[in-house]
Amino acid sequence: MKVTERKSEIITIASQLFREKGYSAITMRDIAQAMDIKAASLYNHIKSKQEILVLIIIEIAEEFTTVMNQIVSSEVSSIEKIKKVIHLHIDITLRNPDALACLNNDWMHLEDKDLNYFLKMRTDYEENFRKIVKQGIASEQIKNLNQEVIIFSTLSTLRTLYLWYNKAKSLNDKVLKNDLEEILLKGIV
Amino acid sequence: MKVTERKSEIITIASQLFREKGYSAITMRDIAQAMDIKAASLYNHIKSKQEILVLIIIEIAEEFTTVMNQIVSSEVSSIEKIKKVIHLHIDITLRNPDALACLNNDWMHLEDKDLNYFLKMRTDYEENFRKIVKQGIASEQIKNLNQEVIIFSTLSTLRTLYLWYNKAKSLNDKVLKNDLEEILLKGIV
DNA sequence: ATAGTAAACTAACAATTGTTAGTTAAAATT
DNA sequence: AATTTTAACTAACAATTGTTAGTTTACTAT
Repeated sequence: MKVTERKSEIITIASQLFREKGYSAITMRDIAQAMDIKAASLYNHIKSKQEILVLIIIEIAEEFTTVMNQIVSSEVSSIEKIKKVIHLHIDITLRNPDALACLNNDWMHLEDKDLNYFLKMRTDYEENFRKIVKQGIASEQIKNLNQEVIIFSTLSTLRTLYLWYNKAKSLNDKVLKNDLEEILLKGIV
Repeated sequence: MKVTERKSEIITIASQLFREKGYSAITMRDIAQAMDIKAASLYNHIKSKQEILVLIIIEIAEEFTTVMNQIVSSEVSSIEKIKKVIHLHIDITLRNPDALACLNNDWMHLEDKDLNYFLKMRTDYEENFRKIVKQGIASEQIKNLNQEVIIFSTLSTLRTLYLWYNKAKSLNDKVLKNDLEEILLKGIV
Protein backbone atom coordinates (compact mmCIF):
# COMPACT_ATOMS: atom_id res chain seq x y z
CA MET A 1 0.00 0.00 0.00
CA LYS A 2 2.05 2.90 -1.31
CA VAL A 3 1.64 6.28 0.32
CA THR A 4 1.45 8.78 -2.51
CA GLU A 5 2.84 12.28 -2.45
CA ARG A 6 -0.57 13.89 -2.11
CA LYS A 7 -1.65 11.50 0.60
CA SER A 8 1.27 12.41 2.84
CA GLU A 9 0.55 16.09 2.20
CA ILE A 10 -2.91 15.49 3.62
CA ILE A 11 -1.45 13.75 6.63
CA THR A 12 0.98 16.58 7.28
CA ILE A 13 -1.61 19.29 7.01
CA ALA A 14 -4.17 17.34 9.01
CA SER A 15 -1.61 16.83 11.78
CA GLN A 16 -1.11 20.56 12.06
CA LEU A 17 -4.85 21.24 12.17
CA PHE A 18 -5.61 18.39 14.58
CA ARG A 19 -2.90 19.70 16.82
CA GLU A 20 -4.46 23.14 17.00
CA LYS A 21 -8.07 22.17 17.72
CA GLY A 22 -8.24 18.42 18.04
CA TYR A 23 -9.56 15.71 15.70
CA SER A 24 -13.25 16.28 16.42
CA ALA A 25 -13.16 20.03 15.90
CA ILE A 26 -11.48 19.83 12.49
CA THR A 27 -13.74 19.11 9.53
CA MET A 28 -12.88 17.61 6.18
CA ARG A 29 -13.70 21.03 4.75
CA ASP A 30 -11.06 22.58 7.03
CA ILE A 31 -8.44 20.16 5.77
CA ALA A 32 -9.49 20.67 2.18
CA GLN A 33 -9.39 24.45 2.50
CA ALA A 34 -5.89 24.31 3.95
CA MET A 35 -4.89 22.38 0.82
CA ASP A 36 -6.81 24.67 -1.50
CA ILE A 37 -9.10 21.99 -2.79
CA LYS A 38 -12.67 20.89 -2.06
CA ALA A 39 -13.54 18.40 0.67
CA ALA A 40 -14.77 15.77 -1.75
CA SER A 41 -11.41 15.78 -3.52
CA LEU A 42 -9.71 14.47 -0.42
CA TYR A 43 -11.46 11.17 -1.02
CA ASN A 44 -9.40 10.58 -4.14
CA HIS A 45 -6.49 10.02 -1.77
CA ILE A 46 -7.84 8.78 1.53
CA LYS A 47 -10.75 6.61 2.38
CA SER A 48 -12.08 8.43 5.44
CA LYS A 49 -11.33 11.04 8.07
CA GLN A 50 -10.63 8.18 10.43
CA GLU A 51 -7.96 6.80 8.11
CA ILE A 52 -6.07 10.08 8.36
CA LEU A 53 -6.01 9.79 12.13
CA VAL A 54 -4.82 6.20 11.98
CA LEU A 55 -2.01 7.06 9.58
CA ILE A 56 -0.86 9.93 11.79
CA ILE A 57 -0.84 8.02 15.05
CA ILE A 58 0.01 4.40 14.35
CA GLU A 59 3.27 4.99 12.51
CA ILE A 60 4.67 7.04 15.39
CA ALA A 61 3.43 4.58 17.97
CA GLU A 62 5.12 1.75 16.09
CA GLU A 63 8.40 3.63 16.02
CA PHE A 64 8.27 4.10 19.79
CA THR A 65 7.49 0.43 20.21
CA THR A 66 10.29 -0.79 17.97
CA VAL A 67 13.00 1.35 19.49
CA MET A 68 11.85 0.72 23.06
CA ASN A 69 12.08 -3.02 22.44
CA GLN A 70 15.64 -2.59 21.20
CA ILE A 71 16.54 -0.51 24.25
CA VAL A 72 15.10 -2.97 26.74
CA SER A 73 16.97 -5.90 25.27
CA SER A 74 20.24 -4.04 24.90
CA GLU A 75 23.16 -4.90 27.16
CA VAL A 76 23.72 -1.63 28.98
CA SER A 77 23.03 -0.27 32.46
CA SER A 78 19.58 0.97 33.49
CA ILE A 79 20.83 4.51 33.50
CA GLU A 80 22.07 4.16 29.94
CA LYS A 81 18.73 2.68 28.93
CA ILE A 82 16.89 5.63 30.38
CA LYS A 83 19.19 7.98 28.52
CA LYS A 84 18.35 6.15 25.33
CA VAL A 85 14.64 6.53 26.05
CA ILE A 86 15.14 10.26 26.57
CA HIS A 87 16.94 10.50 23.23
CA LEU A 88 14.21 8.50 21.53
CA HIS A 89 11.57 10.98 22.66
CA ILE A 90 13.64 14.00 21.73
CA ASP A 91 14.42 12.62 18.29
CA ILE A 92 10.85 11.75 17.39
CA THR A 93 9.52 14.99 18.83
CA LEU A 94 11.91 17.20 16.89
CA ARG A 95 11.14 15.27 13.72
CA ASN A 96 7.38 15.17 14.09
CA PRO A 97 5.91 17.46 16.75
CA ASP A 98 2.42 17.75 15.23
CA ALA A 99 1.91 14.02 14.90
CA LEU A 100 3.03 13.62 18.48
CA ALA A 101 0.56 16.20 19.72
CA CYS A 102 -2.11 14.31 17.81
CA LEU A 103 -1.04 10.98 19.28
CA ASN A 104 -1.19 12.45 22.76
CA ASN A 105 -4.51 14.24 22.46
CA ASP A 106 -6.56 12.31 19.92
CA TRP A 107 -5.71 8.65 20.37
CA MET A 108 -9.10 8.08 22.00
CA HIS A 109 -10.78 8.82 18.68
CA LEU A 110 -9.20 5.79 17.09
CA GLU A 111 -11.73 3.04 16.50
CA ASP A 112 -11.97 -0.71 16.94
CA LYS A 113 -8.77 -2.62 16.24
CA ASP A 114 -6.70 0.50 15.73
CA LEU A 115 -7.64 1.68 19.20
CA ASN A 116 -6.87 -1.71 20.70
CA TYR A 117 -3.59 -1.91 18.82
CA PHE A 118 -2.62 1.54 20.06
CA LEU A 119 -3.54 0.79 23.65
CA LYS A 120 -1.58 -2.44 23.54
CA MET A 121 1.50 -0.59 22.32
CA ARG A 122 1.05 2.05 24.97
CA THR A 123 0.71 -0.45 27.79
CA ASP A 124 3.69 -2.44 26.55
CA TYR A 125 5.75 0.72 26.32
CA GLU A 126 4.99 1.66 29.90
CA GLU A 127 5.62 -1.90 31.02
CA ASN A 128 9.03 -1.84 29.36
CA PHE A 129 9.86 1.44 31.01
CA ARG A 130 8.75 -0.02 34.33
CA LYS A 131 11.09 -2.96 33.77
CA ILE A 132 14.01 -0.59 33.29
CA VAL A 133 13.19 1.37 36.42
CA LYS A 134 12.73 -1.79 38.48
CA GLN A 135 16.06 -3.09 37.31
CA GLY A 136 17.63 0.26 38.17
CA ILE A 137 16.24 0.23 41.68
CA ALA A 138 17.27 -3.40 42.21
CA SER A 139 20.83 -2.66 41.14
CA GLU A 140 20.77 0.47 43.30
CA GLN A 141 21.51 2.76 40.39
CA ILE A 142 18.15 4.43 40.92
CA LYS A 143 16.87 5.79 44.21
CA ASN A 144 14.38 3.65 46.08
CA LEU A 145 11.43 6.00 45.68
CA ASN A 146 7.92 5.05 44.67
CA GLN A 147 8.33 3.35 41.33
CA GLU A 148 5.14 4.70 39.80
CA VAL A 149 6.03 8.27 40.72
CA ILE A 150 9.38 7.88 39.01
CA ILE A 151 7.75 6.48 35.89
CA PHE A 152 5.06 9.09 35.58
CA SER A 153 7.24 12.09 36.30
CA THR A 154 9.72 11.00 33.66
CA LEU A 155 7.20 9.97 31.03
CA SER A 156 5.13 13.11 31.58
CA THR A 157 8.04 15.29 30.64
CA LEU A 158 9.01 13.17 27.65
CA ARG A 159 5.49 12.86 26.33
CA THR A 160 4.76 16.57 26.38
CA LEU A 161 8.05 17.63 24.86
CA TYR A 162 6.15 18.64 21.73
CA LEU A 163 4.57 21.48 23.69
CA TRP A 164 8.01 23.04 24.04
CA TYR A 165 9.15 22.36 20.55
CA ASN A 166 9.49 26.02 19.64
CA LYS A 167 11.72 26.70 22.60
CA ALA A 168 13.52 23.41 22.03
CA LYS A 169 14.12 24.32 18.40
CA SER A 170 15.99 27.44 19.42
CA LEU A 171 18.02 25.22 21.74
CA ASN A 172 20.81 23.15 20.42
CA ASP A 173 19.76 19.52 20.03
CA LYS A 174 22.83 18.46 22.05
CA VAL A 175 22.16 20.95 24.85
CA LEU A 176 18.56 19.80 25.08
CA LYS A 177 19.56 16.15 25.32
CA ASN A 178 22.27 16.92 27.85
CA ASP A 179 20.27 19.19 30.14
CA LEU A 180 17.17 17.05 30.01
CA GLU A 181 19.20 13.98 30.91
CA GLU A 182 20.77 15.85 33.80
CA ILE A 183 17.44 17.15 35.08
CA LEU A 184 15.49 13.93 34.78
CA LEU A 185 18.28 11.84 36.27
CA LYS A 186 19.91 14.12 38.81
CA GLY A 187 17.30 16.78 39.44
CA ILE A 188 17.58 20.54 39.48
CA VAL A 189 19.03 21.11 42.93
CA MET B 1 -24.62 35.04 39.88
CA LYS B 2 -25.45 32.06 42.06
CA VAL B 3 -24.45 28.60 40.92
CA THR B 4 -27.40 26.35 41.59
CA GLU B 5 -27.24 22.73 42.64
CA ARG B 6 -28.31 21.46 39.23
CA LYS B 7 -25.90 23.73 37.42
CA SER B 8 -22.89 22.36 39.25
CA GLU B 9 -24.13 18.85 38.55
CA ILE B 10 -23.99 19.70 34.86
CA ILE B 11 -20.49 21.04 35.26
CA THR B 12 -19.32 17.93 37.08
CA ILE B 13 -20.79 15.54 34.56
CA ALA B 14 -19.63 17.59 31.60
CA SER B 15 -16.09 17.63 33.02
CA GLN B 16 -16.06 13.86 33.10
CA LEU B 17 -17.34 13.56 29.55
CA PHE B 18 -15.07 16.28 28.16
CA ARG B 19 -12.17 14.53 29.77
CA GLU B 20 -12.93 11.27 28.01
CA LYS B 21 -13.44 12.56 24.46
CA GLY B 22 -12.81 16.30 24.45
CA TYR B 23 -15.15 19.29 24.28
CA SER B 24 -15.85 19.05 20.55
CA ALA B 25 -16.70 15.37 20.55
CA ILE B 26 -19.25 15.64 23.36
CA THR B 27 -22.73 16.81 22.40
CA MET B 28 -25.37 18.47 24.50
CA ARG B 29 -27.35 15.27 24.03
CA ASP B 30 -24.47 13.28 25.54
CA ILE B 31 -24.45 15.50 28.60
CA ALA B 32 -28.22 15.37 28.91
CA GLN B 33 -28.29 11.60 28.61
CA ALA B 34 -25.70 11.27 31.35
CA MET B 35 -28.05 13.31 33.56
CA ASP B 36 -31.14 11.41 32.46
CA ILE B 37 -32.86 14.42 30.97
CA LYS B 38 -33.33 15.83 27.45
CA ALA B 39 -30.81 18.16 25.84
CA ALA B 40 -33.22 21.08 25.76
CA SER B 41 -33.67 20.88 29.51
CA LEU B 42 -30.05 21.75 30.05
CA TYR B 43 -30.86 25.24 28.87
CA ASN B 44 -32.96 25.86 31.96
CA HIS B 45 -29.68 25.92 33.86
CA ILE B 46 -26.95 27.02 31.51
CA LYS B 47 -26.95 29.43 28.66
CA SER B 48 -24.79 27.54 26.18
CA LYS B 49 -22.35 24.68 25.75
CA GLN B 50 -19.60 27.26 25.73
CA GLU B 51 -20.66 28.51 29.17
CA ILE B 52 -20.11 25.04 30.59
CA LEU B 53 -16.56 25.04 29.30
CA VAL B 54 -15.89 28.49 30.74
CA LEU B 55 -17.20 27.51 34.15
CA ILE B 56 -15.06 24.39 34.21
CA ILE B 57 -11.82 26.03 33.18
CA ILE B 58 -11.77 29.58 34.50
CA GLU B 59 -12.38 28.78 38.14
CA ILE B 60 -9.44 26.38 38.24
CA ALA B 61 -7.21 28.77 36.35
CA GLU B 62 -8.04 31.53 38.81
CA GLU B 63 -7.15 29.31 41.74
CA PHE B 64 -3.75 28.59 40.22
CA THR B 65 -3.24 32.29 39.60
CA THR B 66 -4.18 33.35 43.11
CA VAL B 67 -2.04 30.83 44.92
CA MET B 68 0.92 31.30 42.59
CA ASN B 69 0.83 35.03 43.30
CA GLN B 70 0.92 34.31 47.02
CA ILE B 71 3.83 31.92 46.60
CA VAL B 72 5.91 34.33 44.54
CA SER B 73 5.53 37.14 47.03
CA SER B 74 6.14 34.97 50.08
CA GLU B 75 9.38 35.33 52.02
CA VAL B 76 10.90 31.87 51.63
CA SER B 77 13.73 30.35 49.62
CA SER B 78 13.35 29.42 45.95
CA ILE B 79 13.40 25.77 46.84
CA GLU B 80 10.58 26.27 49.34
CA LYS B 81 8.61 28.17 46.70
CA ILE B 82 8.99 25.34 44.23
CA LYS B 83 7.83 22.90 46.88
CA LYS B 84 4.76 25.04 47.40
CA VAL B 85 4.07 25.01 43.66
CA ILE B 86 4.33 21.23 43.65
CA HIS B 87 1.84 21.03 46.53
CA LEU B 88 -0.49 23.44 44.76
CA HIS B 89 -0.66 21.19 41.71
CA ILE B 90 -1.11 18.04 43.75
CA ASP B 91 -3.89 19.58 45.84
CA ILE B 92 -5.90 20.90 42.90
CA THR B 93 -5.39 17.71 40.92
CA LEU B 94 -6.57 15.41 43.69
CA ARG B 95 -9.59 17.64 44.26
CA ASN B 96 -10.57 18.12 40.64
CA PRO B 97 -8.87 15.82 38.14
CA ASP B 98 -11.55 16.01 35.43
CA ALA B 99 -11.64 19.79 35.34
CA LEU B 100 -7.87 19.81 35.14
CA ALA B 101 -7.87 17.43 32.19
CA CYS B 102 -10.39 19.72 30.55
CA LEU B 103 -8.29 22.79 31.24
CA ASN B 104 -5.26 21.10 29.72
CA ASN B 105 -6.93 19.71 26.63
CA ASP B 106 -9.80 22.02 25.78
CA TRP B 107 -8.68 25.53 26.67
CA MET B 108 -8.34 26.33 22.97
CA HIS B 109 -12.08 26.02 22.57
CA LEU B 110 -12.65 28.99 24.83
CA GLU B 111 -13.80 32.03 22.90
CA ASP B 112 -13.06 35.75 22.79
CA LYS B 113 -12.39 37.36 26.14
CA ASP B 114 -12.46 34.07 28.04
CA LEU B 115 -9.70 32.75 25.82
CA ASN B 116 -7.66 35.91 26.25
CA TYR B 117 -8.21 35.88 29.98
CA PHE B 118 -7.10 32.28 30.19
CA LEU B 119 -4.01 32.85 28.07
CA LYS B 120 -3.05 35.85 30.18
CA MET B 121 -3.30 33.77 33.35
CA ARG B 122 -1.29 30.99 31.77
CA THR B 123 1.47 33.32 30.61
CA ASP B 124 1.61 35.05 33.99
CA TYR B 125 1.78 31.73 35.74
CA GLU B 126 4.74 30.60 33.66
CA GLU B 127 6.38 33.96 34.11
CA ASN B 128 6.05 33.67 37.87
CA PHE B 129 7.52 30.21 37.81
CA ARG B 130 10.36 31.53 35.66
CA LYS B 131 11.02 34.21 38.26
CA ILE B 132 11.34 31.60 40.98
CA VAL B 133 13.74 29.50 38.92
CA LYS B 134 15.84 32.56 37.98
CA GLN B 135 16.07 33.55 41.60
CA GLY B 136 17.08 30.00 42.50
CA ILE B 137 19.84 29.93 39.92
CA ALA B 138 21.09 33.36 40.97
CA SER B 139 21.28 32.32 44.62
CA GLU B 140 22.93 29.05 43.54
CA GLN B 141 20.23 26.92 45.11
CA ILE B 142 19.36 25.59 41.67
CA LYS B 143 21.81 24.12 39.17
CA ASN B 144 22.87 26.40 36.35
CA LEU B 145 21.21 24.42 33.58
CA ASN B 146 19.14 25.83 30.76
CA GLN B 147 16.36 27.71 32.49
CA GLU B 148 13.65 26.83 29.97
CA VAL B 149 14.43 23.14 30.19
CA ILE B 150 14.08 23.29 33.96
CA ILE B 151 10.77 25.08 33.66
CA PHE B 152 9.21 22.81 31.09
CA SER B 153 10.36 19.55 32.65
CA THR B 154 8.89 20.56 35.99
CA LEU B 155 5.67 22.05 34.69
CA SER B 156 5.11 19.11 32.33
CA THR B 157 5.03 16.71 35.20
CA LEU B 158 2.85 18.94 37.36
CA ARG B 159 0.39 19.71 34.57
CA THR B 160 -0.22 16.10 33.63
CA LEU B 161 -0.59 14.82 37.15
CA TYR B 162 -4.29 14.26 36.45
CA LEU B 163 -3.33 11.46 34.06
CA TRP B 164 -1.96 9.53 37.00
CA TYR B 165 -4.76 10.33 39.39
CA ASN B 166 -5.86 6.73 39.79
CA LYS B 167 -2.38 5.62 40.71
CA ALA B 168 -1.92 8.73 42.84
CA LYS B 169 -5.17 8.01 44.65
CA SER B 170 -3.92 4.65 45.78
CA LEU B 171 -0.80 6.44 46.98
CA ASN B 172 -0.79 8.30 50.22
CA ASP B 173 -1.12 12.04 49.68
CA LYS B 174 1.97 12.62 51.84
CA VAL B 175 4.05 10.03 50.02
CA LEU B 176 3.11 11.51 46.68
CA LYS B 177 4.10 15.00 47.77
CA ASN B 178 7.31 13.77 49.31
CA ASP B 179 8.49 11.55 46.47
CA LEU B 180 7.49 14.03 43.78
CA GLU B 181 9.40 16.78 45.57
CA GLU B 182 12.43 14.54 45.84
CA ILE B 183 12.29 13.50 42.18
CA LEU B 184 11.67 16.94 40.72
CA LEU B 185 14.27 18.59 42.92
CA LYS B 186 16.96 15.95 43.34
CA GLY B 187 16.33 13.54 40.47
CA ILE B 188 16.04 9.80 40.46
CA VAL B 189 19.70 8.83 40.49
C1' DA C 1 -3.84 10.52 -31.98
C1' DT C 2 -6.13 7.40 -28.47
C1' DA C 3 -7.02 5.51 -24.40
C1' DG C 4 -6.39 5.45 -19.61
C1' DT C 5 -5.56 7.37 -15.24
C1' DA C 6 -5.14 10.77 -11.55
C1' DA C 7 -7.13 14.30 -9.26
C1' DA C 8 -9.84 17.95 -9.26
C1' DC C 9 -14.79 19.55 -9.47
C1' DT C 10 -20.30 20.27 -8.44
C1' DA C 11 -24.26 18.71 -6.27
C1' DA C 12 -26.40 16.36 -3.08
C1' DC C 13 -27.48 13.01 0.79
C1' DA C 14 -28.79 11.65 5.51
C1' DA C 15 -27.38 12.32 10.06
C1' DT C 16 -26.11 15.14 13.69
C1' DT C 17 -25.26 19.58 15.78
C1' DG C 18 -26.47 23.56 19.27
C1' DT C 19 -30.26 25.97 20.21
C1' DT C 20 -35.15 28.07 20.53
C1' DA C 21 -40.18 28.11 21.22
C1' DG C 22 -43.89 26.74 23.48
C1' DT C 23 -46.00 23.60 26.89
C1' DT C 24 -46.69 21.11 31.24
C1' DA C 25 -46.41 19.57 35.91
C1' DA C 26 -44.89 20.10 40.35
C1' DA C 27 -42.90 22.96 44.08
C1' DA C 28 -42.38 27.29 46.43
C1' DT C 29 -44.08 31.72 47.61
C1' DT C 30 -47.53 34.98 48.30
C1' DA D 1 -56.17 29.45 47.47
C1' DA D 2 -53.82 31.85 43.98
C1' DT D 3 -49.77 32.86 41.81
C1' DT D 4 -45.17 32.48 40.51
C1' DT D 5 -41.07 29.87 39.75
C1' DT D 6 -38.45 25.86 38.63
C1' DA D 7 -37.32 22.39 35.71
C1' DA D 8 -38.69 19.09 32.97
C1' DC D 9 -40.82 18.00 28.32
C1' DT D 10 -41.88 17.72 22.75
C1' DA D 11 -41.08 19.50 18.40
C1' DA D 12 -38.62 21.79 15.40
C1' DC D 13 -35.05 24.95 13.25
C1' DA D 14 -31.01 26.08 10.38
C1' DA D 15 -26.36 24.95 10.03
C1' DT D 16 -22.85 21.74 9.69
C1' DT D 17 -21.07 17.11 9.38
C1' DG D 18 -18.70 13.05 6.69
C1' DT D 19 -19.39 11.00 2.61
C1' DT D 20 -21.01 9.45 -2.22
C1' DA D 21 -22.12 9.88 -7.14
C1' DG D 22 -21.24 11.53 -11.30
C1' DT D 23 -18.56 14.73 -14.17
C1' DT D 24 -14.63 17.24 -16.02
C1' DT D 25 -9.92 18.26 -16.90
C1' DA D 26 -5.21 17.46 -17.69
C1' DC D 27 -1.36 14.61 -17.82
C1' DT D 28 0.78 9.87 -19.14
C1' DA D 29 1.47 5.81 -21.78
C1' DT D 30 0.39 3.34 -25.72
